[in-house]
Amino acid sequence: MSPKTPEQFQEIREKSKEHLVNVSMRLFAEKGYQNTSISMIAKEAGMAKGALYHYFKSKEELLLSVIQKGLSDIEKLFTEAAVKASTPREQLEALVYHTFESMQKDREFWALYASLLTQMHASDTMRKIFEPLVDGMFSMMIELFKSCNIPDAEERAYAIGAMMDGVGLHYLFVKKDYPIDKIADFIINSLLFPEGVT
Amino acid sequence: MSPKTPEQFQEIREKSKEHLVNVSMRLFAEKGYQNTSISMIAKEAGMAKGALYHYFKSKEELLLSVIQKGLSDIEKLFTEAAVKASTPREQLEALVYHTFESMQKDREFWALYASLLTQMHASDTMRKIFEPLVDGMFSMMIELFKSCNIPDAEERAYAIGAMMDGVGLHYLFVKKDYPIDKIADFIINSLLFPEGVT
Amino acid sequence: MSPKTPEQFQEIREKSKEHLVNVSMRLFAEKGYQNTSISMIAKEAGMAKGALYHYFKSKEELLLSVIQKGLSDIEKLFTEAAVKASTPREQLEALVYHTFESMQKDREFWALYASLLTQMHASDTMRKIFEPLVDGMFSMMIELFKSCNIPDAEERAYAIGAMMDGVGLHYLFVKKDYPIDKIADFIINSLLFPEGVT
Amino acid sequence: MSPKTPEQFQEIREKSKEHLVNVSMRLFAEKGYQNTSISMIAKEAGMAKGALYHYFKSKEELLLSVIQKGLSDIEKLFTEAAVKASTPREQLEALVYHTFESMQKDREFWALYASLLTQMHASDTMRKIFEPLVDGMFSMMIELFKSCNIPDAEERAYAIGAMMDGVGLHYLFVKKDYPIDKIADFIINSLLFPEGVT
DNA sequence: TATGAATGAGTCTTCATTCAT
DNA sequence: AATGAATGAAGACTCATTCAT
Repeated sequence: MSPKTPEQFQEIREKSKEHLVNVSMRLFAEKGYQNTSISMIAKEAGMAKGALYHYFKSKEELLLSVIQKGLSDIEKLFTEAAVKASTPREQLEALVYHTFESMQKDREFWALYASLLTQMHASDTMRKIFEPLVDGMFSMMIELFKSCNIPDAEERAYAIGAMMDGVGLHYLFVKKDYPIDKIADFIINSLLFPEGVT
Repeated sequence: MSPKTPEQFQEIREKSKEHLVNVSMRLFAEKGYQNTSISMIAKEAGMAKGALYHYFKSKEELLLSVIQKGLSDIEKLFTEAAVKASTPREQLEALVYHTFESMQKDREFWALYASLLTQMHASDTMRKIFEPLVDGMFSMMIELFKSCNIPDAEERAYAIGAMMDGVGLHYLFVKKDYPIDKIADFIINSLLFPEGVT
Repeated sequence: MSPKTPEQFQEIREKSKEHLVNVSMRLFAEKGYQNTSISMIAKEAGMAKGALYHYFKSKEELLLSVIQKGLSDIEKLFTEAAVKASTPREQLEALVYHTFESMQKDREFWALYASLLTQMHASDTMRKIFEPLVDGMFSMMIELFKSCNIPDAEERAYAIGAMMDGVGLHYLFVKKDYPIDKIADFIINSLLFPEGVT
Repeated sequence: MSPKTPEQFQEIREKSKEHLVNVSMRLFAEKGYQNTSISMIAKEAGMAKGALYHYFKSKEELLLSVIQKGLSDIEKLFTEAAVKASTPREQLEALVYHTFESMQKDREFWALYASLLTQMHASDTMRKIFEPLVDGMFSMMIELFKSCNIPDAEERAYAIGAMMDGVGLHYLFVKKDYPIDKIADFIINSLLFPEGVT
């Protein structure tokens, strides 16, 4: 009877957007961005195609929202982790540990991240998002290794960073029963720092 | 004018197929499989769309040929490398070394390999091709590490394998000026074997 | 708080309708009828899309109101002008003069009028509106020319009428710096009446 | 049995393009550019939507072809006419005469021309096509009037030019039984030149 | 075998209109 | 009366594949 208040509309919008982002994240990760059509998203989300465009101006903008949501989830994880760590060494260990943890928890986002990464050619938008992300990660690791007085800090950062993404690749895309926990432990205990360092 | 023998026909056919595979490999790698249309391939190869279907009965079959060609090239590289190496340690070093070498030489194939890998979900065909490939690589490395009496042979194989693919990911897709040679050296010299092992 | 009387409601309603008509006239003229969406009108008018449908039951009905408003404005202009003129000759001169004046003052309406005119085919509704308008104008001019004892009154009326609309076409759509005043003067002084007539 | 020669393909292309241009000209003129969908054109032309895109990259390119065809038809008419006229006066008369003739013969093109003109806002492409056309016509008429030693050559050219387009507007869009021949004669005999000029 | 014209389902996107609140 | 979320048909355009020649 009574008209909806702006707050109610706001809430509906929020919920619908979130729902769409979730559904899209799943579909994009499952089938790839290109292979997921707007029709599929709409059907899966239980709404008409047109409605989707009330919330996102285009398929690409929807993708950006999906990525942002994923990134902020990941970031949250790392900041929480960083708080607990005190020494640089602990911070590095936490970084690696939580990355592997996140790969299992946020499987979908990582799958999407990897699939977009390998398709960057097409779109500058993607590069603009991912390049600083990876650069930031590298810089952080380099600094931490330097703080630990590890020689070849830069090379080690790149190598360890590569290893993490490589594990993700194998875990997410190649072997369904990839022993990720075992490998994660091995990396942290045996490869992260040169032997003899404490 | 001169009537062609069946052998000549066969040879022409092979040449056309090879040409198409080469052109497609380049285009798939440059633009991605999805963003490469049959028209583009035909035009780039200098033949009509219809002719293409005399050689490959679908776009996907063409892709499979592209992958097979890439795989056999890579395999050739590794077998050649393996021949020269005598000890398991040398074989492992050669394996890693030649992988990185190949990433630079066969950039296109690796880019395609990665981009397809991250989209495997869609098609079982892809998984059937890539899973044995990666498994084979892992098995080989595990055996070699075992031959070297390295503890945690399995974990190490997985970790080093991941590192190689991770480096490829960063080199091919993230940083245009990735210092791949430096990182390759570092991995071979400092991470491939536990310190103190000879 | 204070309950509104039916009259007040009516007044508010009228105001809203008028506001919508004004906004729509501007948008239709600027962008064309087809390129103006209901959403744009609603946003520009500062109300919700739904509200618009309380006042006009379709986009076409809104267009009709826009046209009617324009026509009645134009008509007002002409009747005001006619009042002041005494002789038929003065009336004709006033008619032409005020038409050109109106093209500059009511630019938007004339642009819309012309753009709709050229698309009449589509909709009988448009023809029903414009045909009597133009016929009325022709009849009036014919009568006036006859009162002036001008030979070929009919042909002259058609020709002068055409000239006015043609000037409008060029002024509104073709040349940004069309010298409309100069041409208007020339028409009134040199072409409206055969030379030698007073 | 035998494959088609390039010439045959060329011929098919030419015929299909011409057919599409003709069908489109008719539909665009009848219903307006915006109200004519690609589907309608395809259906009317008896081919699938996709085929249309073999010949024209986009709907707009098709429109451009339609316009070009129309323009070249018109131009042909005028150059033929110009050949026969010797004095400037005869040239002006021929110009006006053939314009009205063309409006009846190439009705569709003129309807399209007018309807596009009034919708130019949207597209610079259109302005780029029409502005020089109209400017050229004005310049030519001005020169011709000057050659006849007519005072106010410029104003007269603009006024006569406007009259022609205005007659077209009324003939094509307003009155089904517009007496275009009578008006054309009247304009040529009574308005084109000031009385007393020979 | 070769050609490129043709098909038609599918893509993203827009928008007038309806409706629950 | 007012809101804006939702609908769904329609729009322009793409492309793997087929086919007559």
